[in-house]
Amino acid sequence: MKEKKADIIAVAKAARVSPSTVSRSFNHPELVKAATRKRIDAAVRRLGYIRNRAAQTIHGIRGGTIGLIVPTVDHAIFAELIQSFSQNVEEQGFTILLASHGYRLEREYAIARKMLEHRVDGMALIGLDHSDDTYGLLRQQNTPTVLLWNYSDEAPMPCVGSDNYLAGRLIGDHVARLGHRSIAAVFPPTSGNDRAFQRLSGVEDALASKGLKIARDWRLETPYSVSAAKNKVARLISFPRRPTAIICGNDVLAWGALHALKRSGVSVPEDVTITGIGDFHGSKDFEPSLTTVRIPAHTIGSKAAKLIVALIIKESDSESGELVPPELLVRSTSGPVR
Amino acid sequence: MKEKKADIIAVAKAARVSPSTVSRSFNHPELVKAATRKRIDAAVRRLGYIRNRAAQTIHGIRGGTIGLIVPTVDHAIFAELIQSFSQNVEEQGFTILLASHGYRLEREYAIARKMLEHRVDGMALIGLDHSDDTYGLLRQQNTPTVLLWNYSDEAPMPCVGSDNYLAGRLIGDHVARLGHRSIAAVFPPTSGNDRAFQRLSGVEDALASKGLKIARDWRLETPYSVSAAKNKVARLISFPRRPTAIICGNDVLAWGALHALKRSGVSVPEDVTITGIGDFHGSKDFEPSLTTVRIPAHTIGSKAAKLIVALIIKESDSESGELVPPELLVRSTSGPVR
DNA sequence: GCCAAAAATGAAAACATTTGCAAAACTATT
DNA sequence: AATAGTTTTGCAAATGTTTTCATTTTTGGC
Repeated sequence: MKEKKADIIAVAKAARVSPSTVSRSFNHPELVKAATRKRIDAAVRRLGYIRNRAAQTIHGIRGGTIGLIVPTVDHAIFAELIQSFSQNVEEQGFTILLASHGYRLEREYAIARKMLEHRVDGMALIGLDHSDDTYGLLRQQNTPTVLLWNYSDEAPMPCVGSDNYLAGRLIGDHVARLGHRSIAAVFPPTSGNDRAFQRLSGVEDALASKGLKIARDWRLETPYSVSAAKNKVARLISFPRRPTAIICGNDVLAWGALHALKRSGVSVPEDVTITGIGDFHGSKDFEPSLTTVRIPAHTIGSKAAKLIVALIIKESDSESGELVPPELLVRSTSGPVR
Repeated sequence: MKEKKADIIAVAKAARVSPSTVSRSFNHPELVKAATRKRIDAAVRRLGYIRNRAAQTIHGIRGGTIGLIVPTVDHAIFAELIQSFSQNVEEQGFTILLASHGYRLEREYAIARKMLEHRVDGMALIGLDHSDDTYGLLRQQNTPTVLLWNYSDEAPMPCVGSDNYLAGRLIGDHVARLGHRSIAAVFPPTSGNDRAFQRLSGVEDALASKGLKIARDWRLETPYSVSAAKNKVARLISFPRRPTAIICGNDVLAWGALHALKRSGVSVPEDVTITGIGDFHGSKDFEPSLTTVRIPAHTIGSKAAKLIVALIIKESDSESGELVPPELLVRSTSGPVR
């Protein structure tokens, strides 16, 4: 292991050509004679040479990486989004530099900086809510950036996502229309999470327009986890006065609610209506199958990937993102009030 | 946006020192006078200068990235693992370069190569099953590498994971002990997936040692999805002759099975026993709560992170990995045969 | 105020590449 | 066999840093 790694000069020597020719043979193969190329390839193989992207990057050549910063990887929905985004981006020859900030926006700034040190060709962030520092940094370095997951016309950078407010409205409307008047809500904390905040606003506005309101102690806040939601909902329905509908901020929370209800022998949707948001893998096949709003992570991921790559390669005009509309899916966990 | 980005020379000029001093002020701050440092920092801020890691890497300085290649991000269990691994690695100042190969091992090789071009400081792969090319490449470049998720004494590289064969045995044993003799299995395809293969072997061996065997047409193979498993199991139990136990290759498949059973009005565990493997988020809180084998993704991720970083920084002896034992969790979906 | 030692700084070489330009080697044409 | 193109190659400069070594500046003791 002592013989240091082969560099382009070693390859050149071995193939009896100059380093320039070796370099060309990689980057503009059409400019070098086939025979020479063959000789070089052989040398490369023999020495186990691997190109050094860092040394290319220095010449202003794109490194082929895109930074992706998420709050966490470990949520069904982000996992799906990351998968789709990274896969599409890989198909276009880029690789993802991934980091998570755990819903701490200052961390996000630090991570973004670090990714810029790596000279990523572009950046992708989740949601529209970011610190001014982060926005400033990205703009000042004018790094192509796309905002994932949430869409707004007024977003300060191109974004690809759904309208989370509308998603909330769709669900709120649906529940109200079914005649429910005693409605509870189970949502994740909304601070630093524009998606959750907007969904909740949407729900509230939809209800308000029908003269409805969620009682203060029926506004449950829980972390993103089946177990937390299950506990909160179990507690909620242990009181004599019960809501007839529980609107959940996302499908995972809805699953938790469903389990809690099953455990207590409350039937869905006869006794209580449950709704989610997201349409995660598994929601359709849940028994009973979950009424929710589809926010197509897959589509968002692939459109975003296309957009960021477009921004990178023809660093042209800031195309303005794309709205992927949410869609109400009425399934079996929602029904008219008794 | 025309003024090109600031480099270290620009900063040096602005701070009226030499580039060397600026460099030192970043890398060995104790060697430069506090006043000078202050001046430099001011210039950095004023010019919006961001260091260029690529230019450092060229000097053999570590870039601070670790390549992680997974089959897919979009499985509950990998998401959990990735989250834990990346978080721990970040805490130690590294960033993850992530890519997925979709269970195609040739893709894995190509990706590994590309990551090496980026001069990652270390690599992490899922499972023990990789192409000879991949192993050869990593060894030849002697890149610190750790294998995640599965553990074996004979692994060709340090690995941190659980014993998937043992996990299978634990479950097989448990089911056999409950007196079941008509047993079905629902597993993902085992080709290119050593984890699944070993689990299944473990199950089969455990049953064989009790003189039991899974009938050919009760060996269901399904992709990793609630919906696929649900369909297969629904079909399975539509026949008059039914198994009394269904052993699933992972928790997601078990959820699918559970939903199928619920839908058909078959009670668990009275009529049929269901087991999973993995203990994913949500399995404990499922109703009925799922009997499974815990494979602690979180622990694995953090131990692996520590190991790879150790290998990188004191590129010393190949510490030999770590076995995180699987643990049988008997919950409410398994019971004695009627 | 002087001197030696210590601290701070700068000049230049090094790192692994790419690229513009010029030279060399071929091809075809006569 | 000479000429004019054309294709292929090499030279040398450039890229943004770090680092070694030498030089300059500062400090403390007298």
